[in-house]
Amino acid sequence: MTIDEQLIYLRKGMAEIIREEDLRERLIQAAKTGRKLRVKAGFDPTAPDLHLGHTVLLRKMKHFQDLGHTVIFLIGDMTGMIGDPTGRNVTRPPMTTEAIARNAETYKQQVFKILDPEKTEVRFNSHWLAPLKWEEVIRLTSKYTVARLLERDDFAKRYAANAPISLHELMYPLAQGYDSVALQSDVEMGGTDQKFNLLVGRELQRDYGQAPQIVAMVPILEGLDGVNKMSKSLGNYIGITEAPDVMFRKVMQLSDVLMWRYYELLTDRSLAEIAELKTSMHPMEAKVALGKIIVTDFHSAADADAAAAVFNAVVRRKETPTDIDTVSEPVGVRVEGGIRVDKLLARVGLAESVSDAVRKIKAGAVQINGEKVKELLLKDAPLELLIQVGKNWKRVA
RNA sequence: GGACGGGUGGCCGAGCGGUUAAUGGCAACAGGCUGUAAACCUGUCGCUCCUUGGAGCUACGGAGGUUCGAAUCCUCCCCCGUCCA
Repeated sequence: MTIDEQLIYLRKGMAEIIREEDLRERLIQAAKTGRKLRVKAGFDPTAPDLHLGHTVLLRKMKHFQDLGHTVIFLIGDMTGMIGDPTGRNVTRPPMTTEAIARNAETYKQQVFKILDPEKTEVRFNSHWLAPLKWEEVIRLTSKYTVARLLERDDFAKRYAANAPISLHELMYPLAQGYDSVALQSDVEMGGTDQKFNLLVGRELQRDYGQAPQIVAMVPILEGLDGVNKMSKSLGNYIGITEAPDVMFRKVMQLSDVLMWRYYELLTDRSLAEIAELKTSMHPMEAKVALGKIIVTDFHSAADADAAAAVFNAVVRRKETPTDIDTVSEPVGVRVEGGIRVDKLLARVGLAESVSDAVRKIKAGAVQINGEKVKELLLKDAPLELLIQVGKNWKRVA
């Protein structure tokens, strides 16, 4: 590929590159000298599971690998203890060492579904941050001013709203920037919400006598609600280790508008192809196709077809699912004359509490063996029960 | 160290002695509509017990107190913010 072609390839699906001229320059140098670019991206080990929101970035990192460069998958085990305030208006609680170690391990197992292991370095920032002496930390903090840190959007907002900002949170951008110094990164990638942190890296690298890294930002993927960014804590995510059926169903829940966004950021379809789909395909068909693409990426084509079939049967034709969990009848729910359905639902996990179960029964959400249940007491209940509450099913035998 | 303001249900936010399990919004859950959705409409939204109506318990940062009665008043403590040093 020519340098121009490489740039086009990298620019696709990218929100912003600072500065693109620098990137061109460095790609030229790389081609000339054979030195691979070091492309860094940091991940907080707060979420035990990767979701599609992360894969927007990972897919883009993979593109650098496709061009022969080295990706540094940086696990922020030290910065995870600080807790990145990005996108938060409250202070995050710090994580325990054990939790960080456990989550980091999970990350490593998952990223190679997308990244090429041969061209990836996995690093932990505690490696160079932990040994820093107090004196060195002071020197690092002297490179930046409070006013500049407070320029950061979420700090500024919290400060204006009289919300607390802990001193240690101000250290986060510095720590992340220092990572770039330690790794001598050529490019740092991240979401657009990371812009401030990524730019601090440039400043610090200059201070430490290095060429400032190129900052390459990908768009933030909206979660299933179409409003907030996809995140584990908001529960609006599709995890990459989720079962095919679950993945597929979640894709089908997307709004039509959001579906095209996902096409753009999560598939290899070109913008022209996507525009073509918009006019030529029924939205539902397009969504089915998207669901299959995504399931295939993380499972297999066969799994994707099976998941689509299950969806058609269970959701569209309202047939009974085939893979219903069977549980034994809890003690204490069978009383004289029948079964106490409210208690049964609570014990079996189909309702949060007995009170919740009562509400669901009264709302007409409960069916047992195909019959809608309206009473708390199910008279002459058989030994085997097939229970449906909304979209959840359980078999009691 | 001093002065002042504030801490309410998953979140935001009313209430400032008594029909208050606590207005309202968001989120969530269920039902309806549909192309699966989104949008929209309806209902629910602390826990437990009693066979559809009730009963009890828990709850407004924490602990005490005043009162027939407190989220609402008083005392002490904890936490957050502002200003002054």
